[in-house]
Amino acid sequence: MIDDAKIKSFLGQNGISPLPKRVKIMQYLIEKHNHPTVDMIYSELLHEIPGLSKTTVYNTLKLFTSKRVAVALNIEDNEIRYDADTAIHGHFKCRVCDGLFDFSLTQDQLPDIPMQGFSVDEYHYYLKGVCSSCREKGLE
Amino acid sequence: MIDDAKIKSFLGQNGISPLPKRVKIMQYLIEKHNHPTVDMIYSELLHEIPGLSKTTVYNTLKLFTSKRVAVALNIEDNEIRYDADTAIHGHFKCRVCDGLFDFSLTQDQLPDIPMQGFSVDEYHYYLKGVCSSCREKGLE
DNA sequence: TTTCAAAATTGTAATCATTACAAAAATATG
DNA sequence: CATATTTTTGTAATGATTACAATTTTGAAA
Repeated sequence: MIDDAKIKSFLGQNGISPLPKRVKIMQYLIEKHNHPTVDMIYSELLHEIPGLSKTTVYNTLKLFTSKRVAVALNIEDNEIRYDADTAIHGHFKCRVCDGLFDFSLTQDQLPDIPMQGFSVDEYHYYLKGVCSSCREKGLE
Repeated sequence: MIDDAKIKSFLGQNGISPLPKRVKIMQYLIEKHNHPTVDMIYSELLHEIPGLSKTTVYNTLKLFTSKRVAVALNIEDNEIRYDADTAIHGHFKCRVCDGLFDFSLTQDQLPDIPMQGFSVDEYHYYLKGVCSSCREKGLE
């Protein structure tokens, strides 16, 4: 369990008023680090925050990504996943079990953009294939 | 203008019956190489193929990606873009003008996945930021 | 060429994630 | 405490994608 006060000050430092629901949502992202969809966050936090609205989850995540305390992952065709880990790292999507895995990656392992005058805010490195567990089971 | 016969044989070699609409859609992807959405393909080809249905465009692109003669790009939040260039290359999304740019990249510039037993089918390297043109105009 | 089964296409309706928006509630400030 | 500002809510709208049954086209056998 992560200290509430830490999350509050973290949000505050990033220009986000640390309202209770925002703190809970950030806490969920950090603790679960499961790349959840809006719906996952909403339905799981509903137990803890009665009366939570899905719109609030959408609003909060939009705020988080605009303030860069979370990153939106567009690796899926039909939904956005969110990650509170804003440091550079890679993602692997298994096309059999649909699992999404992190793997570590440093900035200097990634090629820089070979185009003059472009500025880069976000680096996304996504791999797709079959994870070891599914391969062992002979699913391919 | 690319030779129809070449596209037909290319599709055939990849297990796709080279029906007229499929040939046109593949031709569009190759010639325009503009990372179109389904809607762009549909509305532009409608002039050339009267009676074309949007469902056919969806079906065809699903077939193309499953046969790996095209790749789906999930760099946008709300829509899928398609690319007939299945060779490894990078994409840059400008968050000011929404432009999508290709840049070249070789397989060996990309770090391999450091996870034992995983097999990789697709490599996606997406950068987001501001393109040189928007930066020159002082939009940021 | 004709016939016919299989495959493809169409058009409409359904689905589902996301956004818009106005009203209500919570928060912060003096 | 009073009030202006921000946030949240709930519902309705939007828009991309999919489901599906009916129709059309294709391709191969006779």
